[in-house]
Amino acid sequence: MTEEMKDAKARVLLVDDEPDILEIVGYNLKNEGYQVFTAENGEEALKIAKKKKPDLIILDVMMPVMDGIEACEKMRKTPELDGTVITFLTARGEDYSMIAGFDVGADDYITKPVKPRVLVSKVKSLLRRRENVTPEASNILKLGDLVIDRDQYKIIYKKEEMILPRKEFELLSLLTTKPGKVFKREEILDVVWGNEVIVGGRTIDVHIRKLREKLGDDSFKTVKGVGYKYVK
Amino acid sequence: MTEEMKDAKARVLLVDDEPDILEIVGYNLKNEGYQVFTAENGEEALKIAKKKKPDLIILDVMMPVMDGIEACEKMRKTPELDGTVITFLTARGEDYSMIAGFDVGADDYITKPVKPRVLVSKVKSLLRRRENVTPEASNILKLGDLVIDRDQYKIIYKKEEMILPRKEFELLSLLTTKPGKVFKREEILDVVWGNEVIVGGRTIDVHIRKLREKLGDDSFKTVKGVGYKYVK
DNA sequence: ACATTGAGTTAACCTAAAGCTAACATGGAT
DNA sequence: ATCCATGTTAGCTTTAGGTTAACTCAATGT
Repeated sequence: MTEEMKDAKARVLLVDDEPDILEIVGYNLKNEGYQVFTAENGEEALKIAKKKKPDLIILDVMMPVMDGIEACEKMRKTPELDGTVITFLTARGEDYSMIAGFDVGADDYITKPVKPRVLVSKVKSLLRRRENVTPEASNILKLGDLVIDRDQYKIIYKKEEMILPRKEFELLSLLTTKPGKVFKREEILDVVWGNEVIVGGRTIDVHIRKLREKLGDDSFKTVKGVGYKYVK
Repeated sequence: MTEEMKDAKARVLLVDDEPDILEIVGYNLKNEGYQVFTAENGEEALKIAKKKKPDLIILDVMMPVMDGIEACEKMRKTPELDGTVITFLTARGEDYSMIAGFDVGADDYITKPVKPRVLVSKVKSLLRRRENVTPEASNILKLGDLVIDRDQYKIIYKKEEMILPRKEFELLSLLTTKPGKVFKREEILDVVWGNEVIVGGRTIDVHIRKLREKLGDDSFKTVKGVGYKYVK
């Protein structure tokens, strides 16, 4: 059911530690037809955000466990939340938190106390902005007999549709962004695994091997001492 | 900037047997500044395409006289339409026609019913992609009949592509940064091997020899007691 | 001319990097 | 909890690349 409805209306994640705020703001947003999720602190928010991938996140600044600033910072580093609009909820006069907010990548801020009508129109305008910024670009890449559909996380290879495990897909995805270019191991780790994660030295190889198994040996060339590249 | 200009000039051929579709999609594209041509079947499309050489062709799959698949296949075999982007229009859920589409060389597909905004942004992105293909972001150095591609870690010498082992490549890379300049042995060791590593006195020579073997003796001049230089 | 010195050449040797495989770990679904 | 798919690791093998040593050759200076 939700599946069917999902692109009908935007998804909004509302984060505040005061139940009253969640109640009243949530009510207003639902009234406008938005699909509303709520969280009571930054940590929870982050978890729900990753899961629900909302279009807009309204973040209170002052919260226990993890405050809005920190949460926002983390969200901005989360690839899945790439196009997501984030706005802060801040008490009037808390100028410093507004500045800190923009600093960590927020798109806007809303001052408390919130007037419902102001809130709703702000939300509308923010979501409109998102649409202009993120024109649904085609995420399909065609390379000979390989088609990579980044939206659907699937590929078509020699007329056969198949889905790859996440890491394999991301690795392939990276290599094919610039066919021919040699990606250094370091580069690959950065993009596919992220800066913080440390994995063993043979991990990339194993995934390359799996890709070779599935997509043909000769598409993936090793450049010893440097890295790998996708060709043809 | 140039993007605007090129987009404004882009030519789009729209092919569908339903006049309504031609009407509404055409309207939206014209609104965006595209120059729009239309055809009502594959045969007509092919004729117009050859004549007008559009940058983008939007092809309905199901059409009388000649369907989109067949038309696309023919277009791909037409040299004049070499850089042309082709996208299919297909009813949602017709996955098979999508695969067939890629099979005959389509670049993307758009599902019906089409939302104008989606359509327009997709068109933009497709045309953008086309432009991005042309100006290859290059780390490429050309020196007479030698081309050094630092991205791909490969060289082209006398029209022949070859990959060099890492040290050789880096040595060559260094020498060619300043053709004619004599690099002292010490300098070479610093750059190619790094400050800490200590290697024997004949190591550089050996690599120079290998380069001479592969790229011709006379490109690498020895300056006795000093070092080496690359000359065209 | 001969000695001296730096460079060229070759092949043997060494080593770091990648290939491979199987085992183990993890996390999501049922 | 159990299962399955994905992801990571460890450890071994293989290979390509890199270095060295020993010898030869060429140039230079006395």
